Amino acid sequence: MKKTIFVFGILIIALLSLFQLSSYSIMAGDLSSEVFIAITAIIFLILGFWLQKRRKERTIQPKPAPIDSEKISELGITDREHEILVKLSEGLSNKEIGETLFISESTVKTHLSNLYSKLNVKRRTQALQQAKKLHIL
Amino acid sequence: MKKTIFVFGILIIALLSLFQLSSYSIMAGDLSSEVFIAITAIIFLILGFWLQKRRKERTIQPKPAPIDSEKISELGITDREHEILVKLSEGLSNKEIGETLFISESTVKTHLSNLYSKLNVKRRTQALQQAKKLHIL
DNA sequence: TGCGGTTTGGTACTTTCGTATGATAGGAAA
DNA sequence: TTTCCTATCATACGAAAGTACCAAACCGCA
Repeated sequence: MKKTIFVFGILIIALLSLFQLSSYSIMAGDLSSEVFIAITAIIFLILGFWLQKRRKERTIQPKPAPIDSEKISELGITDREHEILVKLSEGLSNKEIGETLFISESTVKTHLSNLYSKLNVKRRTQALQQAKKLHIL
Repeated sequence: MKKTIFVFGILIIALLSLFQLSSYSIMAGDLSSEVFIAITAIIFLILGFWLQKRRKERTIQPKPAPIDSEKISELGITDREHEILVKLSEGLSNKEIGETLFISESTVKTHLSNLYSKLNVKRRTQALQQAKKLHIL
């Protein structure tokens, strides 16, 4: 809301400035009114372009659905657990996850078991589905 | 490309019309130049707004990424296999898939094995990742 | 310094998954 | 009609995954 007021303020000021400038210049005979109209056209064309771009960017934001850090901590999921969840989504086996993170397969299993109970699921595929649903992945 | 030319043509014509109008009116003393500048500003602000909106809508189109039926047949994946793939993405076990589709677990395994070789993967989690990558899901 | 959470690891056991192989049946195409 | 594809199911075996329970080391905080 504040931004809207600010933008409109700028617009009004810009318009008034142009009026002043045009009055002076035309009276002084420096420039023709056509030039001012052209300048005004260009400036406001760009301004409209820019404003719409801003607006679009803001409304489009919630599309990619980024990871929801709040949800993660809300569910009590630790960093390590989430790290393993990411590897899970890459289709790695427990053994492979262990190898890439330099820990034993046992540890991976432990983390996964804890993760499953926190996500309230029973299988890794369910965990993936749930994680995507909760925007944790 | 044709549209660009068309739009610029319209713009130039609009500007020239404004010039003509302004010349007549100012000479006739009907309207002040300020009014014309204001009108120009509004028109081109809206125009810029509209143009950017059009542009955004076009560039944003390829976002949703739906299922690629071509890819499916290209890989030789049958309807039944894809059906099972969908159930897989819902986190169901082989047994559960069999129950929802009214077939035995053995059959599910057979379909999945075939699916894995077609997707060139070894595990169900990899199949999910690959399927999403290929826009099959 | 002790408590609680995190990370790590192990053993033992059950369940699920994946592969191999073979078999039957229906439908479409040659 | 024979062949090919799809879908169905079974058995058997090995490989992953998952569960339960336990334990040690570390770290921050009260």
